Formats: sequence, C-alpha cells, structure tokens
Amino acid sequence: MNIENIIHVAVSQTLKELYSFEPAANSIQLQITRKDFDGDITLVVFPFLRHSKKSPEETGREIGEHLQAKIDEVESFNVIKGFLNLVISDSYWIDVLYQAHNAENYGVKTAGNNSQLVMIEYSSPNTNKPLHLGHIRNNLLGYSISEIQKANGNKVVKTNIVNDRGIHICKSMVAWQKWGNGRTPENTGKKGDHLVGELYVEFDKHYKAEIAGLVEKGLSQKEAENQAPSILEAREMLRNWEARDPETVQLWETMNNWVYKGFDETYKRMGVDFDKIYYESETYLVGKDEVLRGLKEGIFYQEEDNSVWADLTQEGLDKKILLRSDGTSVYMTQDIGTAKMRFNDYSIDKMVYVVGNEQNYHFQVLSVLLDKLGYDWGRDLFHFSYGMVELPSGKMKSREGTVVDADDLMSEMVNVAKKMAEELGKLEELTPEETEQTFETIALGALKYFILKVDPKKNMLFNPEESIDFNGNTGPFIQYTYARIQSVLRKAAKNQVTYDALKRQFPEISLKEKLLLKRIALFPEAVAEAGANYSPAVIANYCYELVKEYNQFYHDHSILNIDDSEKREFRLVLSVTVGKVIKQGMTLLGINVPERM
RNA sequence: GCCUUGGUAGCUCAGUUGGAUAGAGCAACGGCCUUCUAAGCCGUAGGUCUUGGGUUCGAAUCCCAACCAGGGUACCA
Repeated sequence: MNIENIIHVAVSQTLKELYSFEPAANSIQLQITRKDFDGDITLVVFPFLRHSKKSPEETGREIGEHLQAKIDEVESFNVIKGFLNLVISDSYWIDVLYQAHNAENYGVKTAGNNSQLVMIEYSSPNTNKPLHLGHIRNNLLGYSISEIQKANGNKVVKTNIVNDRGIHICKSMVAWQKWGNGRTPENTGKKGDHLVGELYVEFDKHYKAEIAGLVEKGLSQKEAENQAPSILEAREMLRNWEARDPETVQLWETMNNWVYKGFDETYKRMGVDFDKIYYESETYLVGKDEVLRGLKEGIFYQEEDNSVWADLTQEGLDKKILLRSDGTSVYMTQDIGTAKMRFNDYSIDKMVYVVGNEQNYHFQVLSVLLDKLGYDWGRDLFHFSYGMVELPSGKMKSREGTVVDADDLMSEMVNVAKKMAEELGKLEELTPEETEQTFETIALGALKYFILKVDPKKNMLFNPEESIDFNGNTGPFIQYTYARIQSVLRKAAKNQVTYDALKRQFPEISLKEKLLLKRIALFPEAVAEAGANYSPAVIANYCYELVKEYNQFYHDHSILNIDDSEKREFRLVLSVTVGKVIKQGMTLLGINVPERM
C-alpha cells in the first residue's frame, strides 16, 4: 500500500472520529507538497470546513494532530491557510528505496491468468510509398502503448494491417512496366519501398502531363482525369488483379515484397515489431461477405445504382457507403473483414486501433457497424486517436513533396549525434562498433523522446530546419544521466567500494535525497496512470522529472569521494535504483539506454 | 453550414480528480570544468493562461458565448 492510500484511509477515519461524518472518497484531496513548502503530502482541508465548523487553520491543526498520533508514517505537520502539510518519516522513504531496489521489475506487473488480452493495431502502411514522419509517430505510440499495457499486467498482441491492394499499388506497377526500365532494388541499390515510392511519383507526373494535354484538347478537368491513358491502364491492372491474372499477381507480389523488405529495415531500426500481420488482400473479401450478409438480413440497404449503404441516422451519424456501385469494397468494408478475422484468430478482450485523428469518424462508424452485424465486441473498440505531425509549412503532403522520410530522418539524426559527440570529445575509449551502436541509440533516443513526450491527442510541430535537440528535456539528457550512473558504478567496483542492498538503516537523509526518494515512489503510479490513459507522455515526463532531480542531487552530493562509508553506501544504492527506474521507464517508451556516452 | 479537437513565455511543450506565488526546455544574458562524465549545474530576463461572461471559499482546469487554428462531413485510404 502506498503512502497516499495509507493517509487517505487514515484521514477518512479521522474525519469520522473528529467531526462524525463519512467523507466522500473524492473529497479527500491529497497531493504532493509543493517544493517551497515544508512537508511531503498535503491534504486540502477546505471541503471539511462545513463539518468542522472551524477555521481552515484550526481544522488543519486538529486533523494533523490526530494523524500524527495515530499513524507511524506521519512524523510532523504544519498548516498554511487551508493546506495541511504532512511530513512523512525518513524510514518510510527508505523503505520505498529498499523495495524499489530489490524488486525484480519495480512498478511493472507481469501478466497472470486473469489478465486481459489487448490487441493493438498500429503502423498500417500503404505499399506504394515509404514510411514518413507521420508513421513514425504512429509506430512509436503503438509500440510504447503496447509496452505500457504489458507493464500494467495485460497480454498484448501487436498487429499491423498492410494496405497491399488497390489502385495505389497498381499505379506503381503500371509505372514500372512503362517507365521502370527493369529497375530493381538489387540493380539500383535502393531500398525497395523507396524504389516503389519513386515509381508512384513517376506515375503521378506522367498522369498529370496527360491530363494537361487532354485539357488543352478541350476536355474538362474531370473528363481528362478519367480518360488519361495511365489511369485507364491502372484501372485495367486492378481488374486483372481482382481476376487473379497470373502475370499481374506475380508483378504485384514481386513489388510488394520489395516494399516489405524495405519496411522491415525501417521497423527494425526504429525498434518496433509485430506479433501478427494482416494483409488487406486477405481480409477485404471477408468484409465484402459480411456486408452482403448484412444486406440480406436487412441491416443495410441498396441504392438503385447497386451501391450498398448503412443508414446510421438513428445513431446520430450519417449514411455510410459500404460497397461501391461497381461492387468493389471501400476502406470500411475492409476494416469490417479485418476485425472479424482478428476476433476469430484471438480471444480478444480489447481491441485498440492506433490511427490518426483524421479518422475519428471512421472508427465511430466502424464500431456501430460491427455492433449492427451482431458482434458485441464492436461497441468496445478503442480508437487511440493521435494528432498529426505538422511542418512549419503546414500539413505534410506527399504530392507536394513536403513529407519527411522516416529513413532519412533517422540517418540525419545519427549524423547529428555523431557530430555532437565529436565536438564534445565523447566516446573515446569505445571500439568503433560500440561507438556506432551508441550513436544509433542516442539518435533514436532523441527522435523517439521528442515525439513521445508530447500529449498524443495534440497536433505537434516538427521543424526540419532545426534538428531535434540533444540538450534539455530530451532523450539524450535522460540517457546521459543513466550513462553517468553506470560510470559511477564502474568506478565504485574498481575501487572495491561495495554496498549492501539489504540494509534498511541509513543515515539522516538530505532534502534532495528525499526528493529523489519521493520521485522513485511515484513510478508505479506513473505507469498505472499511463496505462489508464494510454499515454507514453506520462512516462516521458516522469523520467524527465526523475532525471532532473537526480542531476541536482548529483551536483550537490559527492557519491564516491566522501569518507563517510554509510553515506556513500546509501548514495550508491540510491543511484543504482534511479538508474534502474530510468531504464524501466525508457523501456516503456521503446528507448534504449547506453552504458556510456 | 453541421460535427469534432485544440488555443499556456519569442519558439517547442508540461500543468494530476478545480487548490498555495502557472512550470520546464530552446533561444537571450551572466556565472561554474585540477574534483564521481559540463549532452550537466546555478542565476537573470521573459505571462492579461485567445477574449467576454458564469459556477465557488478557490478556475489555465468545469459551464455558456465569441474569435482564431487543425481535422471530419455519403462511392479516397
């Protein structure tokens, strides 16, 4: 039981005894005492004045005296205005340290028999272009909330739905046939996803030129768009694909495999992975069958042009198309099929979709549709909706060439990390391989932290002109603190300085040491909170606060260079534990920590 | 038009179920490396929390309205 719970219970009891009333749970407001006041935990007494019928000061004093007498942990107290500041005994905080230091995985629960199965879908790329900055935010959030869910004792299946079929990939295929000149990843040395992305751009270039030509000949823009030879070929290609034309399917497979190989590299470097991958080419027919079943059962209706619709006006939503007039399926159809397959494959307790907030409406509709189709889990779908990454020029648009490529960005970050380390004269005693690995760790740490520290639901700004920082509230700052702790431990071992982790009696602790202990005590709560609102930002901010506190402690207290062996031992245990918590927190963000930097 | 999300320092962002004098980092300025890693620490400066009402002991936080910005809005994904 943590200290807040202990106090909460005691306050409740106290109020009953002093003023004979049963307080509502939420009327007992406990908070961490602000730094400029003396104390550890603060109780707000205003809500109780009605019952005590005394001044805030008097009420605070009475409650404080009562608590001090009854609970061992409360050592003393002071009252300022309506705030009762409780001072918690050192021995309690030292006990926290003891627990944290000896715990196998402090603050982290392991999955048990009664834990929930949470399936988390993230990434969801199209196979016609490489991953960009928007995908980076998606991937990092998806991976991190998976880790946070695990840390809260759930079983997690990470899944990806690959949009591998449709007109977009046919465009790249047409471009390869017409203007590809036999290019392959092998003979060009390009990553497959980049090559296919190039072809897609080439298609668009030719297509636009054709449209311009037709418009010049007197066609309207819309007519031109529908009659340009390239688009006709792409549509022909899509029909051939749906008809399983062997040659088309083979080209499709070849080019998609190029892309997957490229994606795998990107995912690997980013440090994200999946337990199960679904492909839309395998799920869209399932979705179509479901829609047709719904039509037969009268859940949906058909227009005169043969398109199939769902009328959701009863639910306060709109009418939504499910099958086009030509019978082909839309995005929604595919998602219905994918959902059905997933629930067949796993006994999912909770399905989470990590998808940008531009699709809020889509998931609202999907949820209702699944429910209508008779799947009771439909209502419980959770859309983890995150904001877009904006550039100073506005939204990223692939057609306007304003996308920030994921691979390029990661490489650029490594270059900056390298330059930075050279300027600072770091990493001189490492082997070249270790040095490279460390640059990678730091660069990715900077990128990941930059993205994850922001509240997911908010849009965020990325300015490519200014490279991501390595100083201040950043991943490298946290990594640096970890590395420095490891350095202290190495030196301690070298000098035969040992410490006994089992010791529970330590000398009097300083203010900054106590602040650190309090921060350590908060880690499990931060993990739980992050799990409740699925926000890696909670963990990121926690790590930053912890590290900042440690750095202040570090500069004010020497750890190894003191004669008092008891103090040295205490500070070593404290440092080890801080290192442990940093590592655990960063793991939840998918960020590695280096032993040296 | 309707629905939805946001607006906090020059910039990027925190701010817990409504609590004490609204916090960090970057940028600017001034200190600190013979001492466990200076990717650090300390200090200065920077605010009408978009605006106007309301709720109450107390509002950046909750409610209403306006303004500004992003997203969505029936055959793109």
